[in-house]
Amino acid sequence: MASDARERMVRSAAYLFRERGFSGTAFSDVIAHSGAPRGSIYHHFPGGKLELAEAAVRYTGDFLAAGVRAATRDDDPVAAVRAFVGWWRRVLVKSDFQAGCPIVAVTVESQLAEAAADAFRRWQDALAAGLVAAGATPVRAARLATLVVAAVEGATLLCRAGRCLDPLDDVIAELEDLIGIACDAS
Amino acid sequence: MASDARERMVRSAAYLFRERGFSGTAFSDVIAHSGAPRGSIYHHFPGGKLELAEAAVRYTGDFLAAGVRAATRDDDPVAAVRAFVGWWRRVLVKSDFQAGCPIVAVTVESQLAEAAADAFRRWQDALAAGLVAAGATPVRAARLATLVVAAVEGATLLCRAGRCLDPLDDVIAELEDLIGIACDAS
DNA sequence: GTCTATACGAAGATAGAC
DNA sequence: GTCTATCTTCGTATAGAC
Repeated sequence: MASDARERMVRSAAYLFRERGFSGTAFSDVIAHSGAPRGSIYHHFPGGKLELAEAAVRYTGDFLAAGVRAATRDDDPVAAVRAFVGWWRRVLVKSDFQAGCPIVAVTVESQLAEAAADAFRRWQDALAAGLVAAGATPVRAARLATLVVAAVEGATLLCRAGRCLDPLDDVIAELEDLIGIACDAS
Repeated sequence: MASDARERMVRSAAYLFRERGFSGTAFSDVIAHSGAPRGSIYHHFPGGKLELAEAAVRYTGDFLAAGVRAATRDDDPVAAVRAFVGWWRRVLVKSDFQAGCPIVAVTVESQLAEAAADAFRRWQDALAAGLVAAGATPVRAARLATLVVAAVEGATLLCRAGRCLDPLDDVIAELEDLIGIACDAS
């Protein structure tokens, strides 16, 4: 199938960006990892590496936003947040703290701010919707969702640098308290 | 002076990493920006680019930790946090949202986890000391300091992607509330 | 659509003179 | 300590056949 090779390349790119970053990941790496045919890169991605990176950012954004929505429970305001954090925790542990967020890598290394902002926004929206359903006001929910995304992305960086999960544990503990208070208050 | 050229190169590297990242910054860029002599790179940095990056990370870590300590006020628990956030805010605005944290760039792109972890830890220690002085318990202060560093680093990324200061504003609002409660509680 | 071969440029690192 | 010149590696992108 034609679009199958493209899909595999996008997923491999997202995977490889996590460990090696954008500049550190060559097309040949993506080919080798995905098993996609060599000659079809510029057929599927006429815009070159940037177009591949943009697709990888979009893929990661969609994937995690869907995960957050699926984990949302009206009676448990922190369930979705735990799912979100759990995903990053697994990325860190599975990679022995070598991997992080592919979107962060792309944001830092290339000029794909728009795609990155879209992905971050989808995560915030999904998290905020869950907080509203659990009782928070819309304004407060949006602010808390921003804090969750920022703190978890930052904590993932700290975990990667320090090669331990403590920062993520510390952050989630504080966030859960804060969210409990915000959802009870209204 | 001999060490003057070295110092200039380190500062320029830290500056350039913020916008272009580690791989995106060539030695020639550092030379051009710092005005340092071409032929002395490998004299000052025998370990090559990685040694330069490590020095840049250390420099940034020291610089900001000192800034946090200088802004610490025993009677105002959020003064140091505001100084910390204010620094990133200026970086974002001055660069028109093109620049971020050089240590994040190095963490994502190279394998200098140790130096990055040191820098993050110094920031956390400086912030935690201020929170303890303002009345928080040591354990809680450490946890909050981790949250502050993670959330601010993450928010800086979100600001850069979205090209606006809203994420940083949202994050600092929540953090100030949380810190006020933690310091009053004891 | 997929292949191979290659052009082209960039950048890190080294050698050796001054 | 600082210079210039160069080596070498690598990776994007293109050209053109199948």
